[in-house]
Amino acid sequence: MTLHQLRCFLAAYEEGSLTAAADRLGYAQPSVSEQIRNLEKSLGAPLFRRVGRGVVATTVADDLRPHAERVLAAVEDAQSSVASQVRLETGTIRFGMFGIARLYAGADLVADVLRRHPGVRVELIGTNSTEVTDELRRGRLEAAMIAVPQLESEGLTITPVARDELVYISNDPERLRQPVTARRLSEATLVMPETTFRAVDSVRIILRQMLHETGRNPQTRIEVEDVESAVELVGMGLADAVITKGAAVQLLPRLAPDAGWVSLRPAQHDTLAIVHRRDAILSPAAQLMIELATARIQAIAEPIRAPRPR
Amino acid sequence: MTLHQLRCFLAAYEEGSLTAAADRLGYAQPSVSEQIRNLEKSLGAPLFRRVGRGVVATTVADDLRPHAERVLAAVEDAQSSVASQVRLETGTIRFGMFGIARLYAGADLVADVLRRHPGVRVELIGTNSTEVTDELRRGRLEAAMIAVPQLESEGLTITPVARDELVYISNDPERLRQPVTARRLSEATLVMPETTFRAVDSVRIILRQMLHETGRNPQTRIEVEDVESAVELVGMGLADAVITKGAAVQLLPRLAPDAGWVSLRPAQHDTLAIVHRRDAILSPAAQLMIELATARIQAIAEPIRAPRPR
DNA sequence: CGTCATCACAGGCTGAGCCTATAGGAACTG
DNA sequence: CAGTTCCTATAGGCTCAGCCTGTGATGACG
Repeated sequence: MTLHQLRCFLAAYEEGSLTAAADRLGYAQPSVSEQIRNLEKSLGAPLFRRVGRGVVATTVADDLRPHAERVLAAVEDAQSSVASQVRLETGTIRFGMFGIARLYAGADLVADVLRRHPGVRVELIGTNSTEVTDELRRGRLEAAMIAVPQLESEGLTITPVARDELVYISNDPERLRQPVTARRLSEATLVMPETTFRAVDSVRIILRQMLHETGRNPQTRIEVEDVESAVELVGMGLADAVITKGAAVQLLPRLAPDAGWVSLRPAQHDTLAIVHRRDAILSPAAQLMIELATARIQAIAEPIRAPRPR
Repeated sequence: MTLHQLRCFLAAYEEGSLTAAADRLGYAQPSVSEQIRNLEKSLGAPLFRRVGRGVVATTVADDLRPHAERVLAAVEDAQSSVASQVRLETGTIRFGMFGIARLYAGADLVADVLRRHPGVRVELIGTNSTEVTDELRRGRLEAAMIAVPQLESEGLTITPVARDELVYISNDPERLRQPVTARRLSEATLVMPETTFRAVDSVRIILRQMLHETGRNPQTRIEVEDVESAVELVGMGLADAVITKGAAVQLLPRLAPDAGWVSLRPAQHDTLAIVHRRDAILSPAAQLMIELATARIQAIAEPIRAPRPR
């Protein structure tokens, strides 16, 4: 049984004539005749009696008709459902966004998407950058925006879109007088977020590279998971921290009103990039998310103009 | 979009691998690959991301899946529905049966069918023999059992299965002393049924032929539609009638207890026959009805053994 | 870094599906 | 009742979808 046979069957049933059915469907009469014959053969029962002028449905055909209509309706449903997803009217848009990027643009990005495509579901995936790159590599995620320490990763294409300065935050104005050097940093009492992923956290990687020149390893007094907790602890004067400037601007007034920030010396930057599988053909949904996320991020952090893609 | 593509899609979706899907479906891997590719092309959206080892469903695929399952389930439904009709478990059996034949065997025949095939619907079609032959010719009826005056009819195959004597019934014992001749018949006061179809009613055609030899036309005093009314009128002594012996045996005790019957001279017989379109391949349902109806009729009327079909 | 698993691609074969042309039967018509 | 019309079935031929096998590319894994 094929969809084509069912379509021919319904046309013949409604027209009461194979010739008329063929006309309606845009085929030659023998073609429809053959389809009906094959359908009858596969069902093992005649569907029409051939009576000189036209055909007459058997009771089997009477019974088959609603089933055939249901099948074809289900096919229509399937097609229109997919079509509406292709037009981004319905369906799910899944996008990876981790840590600082989500902090900057997460909620606003979702709002942007929903405003432009009211029918869609949005999933913003990612608890940390390794998870995100993993999901990308496994194919569960199509694209993501994350903070990346390096611009090379096996099998992935990384397109930097913005960078954000790393700043030293403290509750003690004394320590904010002038930019913090590697030496001073290595002597500071620090609280750092992302403890579980400390090995791959981009801010820590950058700090490790910076301190490497002084021959020291970065030491942290306190380890927490989320940036918010770290900022709160800074506000309580228990430690200082290094976070991105965007996060500082956003979180300090609320969580540590007495604290301030100062640049590092030399200035360090965290890079926010779009990441996807190498040579992937991106879906309209992914392209939309990339476009909107880039716009949002570049409104907050310092844009990096994309080099012309090769 | 084809059913085949949907089957391949579902297998690939569930297996997470085109190779495994191909194994499950019994195809080579490139065949399934091609089906998926064609489906993606016709939908205008990728369904899977190819990620080295296996494939991963996109959100479009997630959404397509329930639709695909619904389509295939509807197809299964259609097939099993038709199958159950072919096995005479469900569906409608339509059979033509007119006048005297229905009077003899109608209810019992339906009971027979329902006993053997509890799930089916039964339609016993036919108010008169012309209607029945018309429906046969137009193809709306597949087969019928009717009383036929002649054994030839354009485009139809007529197989006699039983004959029934025509008897003269009367409330007056005097008129039942000896067989009724054409002459006496032509002088009788008659009530006859089937008035609307008097021109094609088989009993009347037989009587016309019988009277033709005497040079007379049959005259009826009273015209009614149904045999029961005619018998009742005979019971009231208002007229005599000619009906089949089977009808007389069945109806006289109930509707005209004082009346009796006597043969015609020469004896006349009405023929009950199975009729269907010439060269028709009969469905199992029609064959069943023919078999059961024949058995019922032959239990009541005098069987005519079928000549060996050529 | 070699091996294995998986997918894509190429080439070739078969048959489904489409067409046109034609024959045959049923129904309508003058 | 013969001619016309309408419809279906059949035959023959063409094209392409769909299947296969074989092979190459690529990512995963030990």
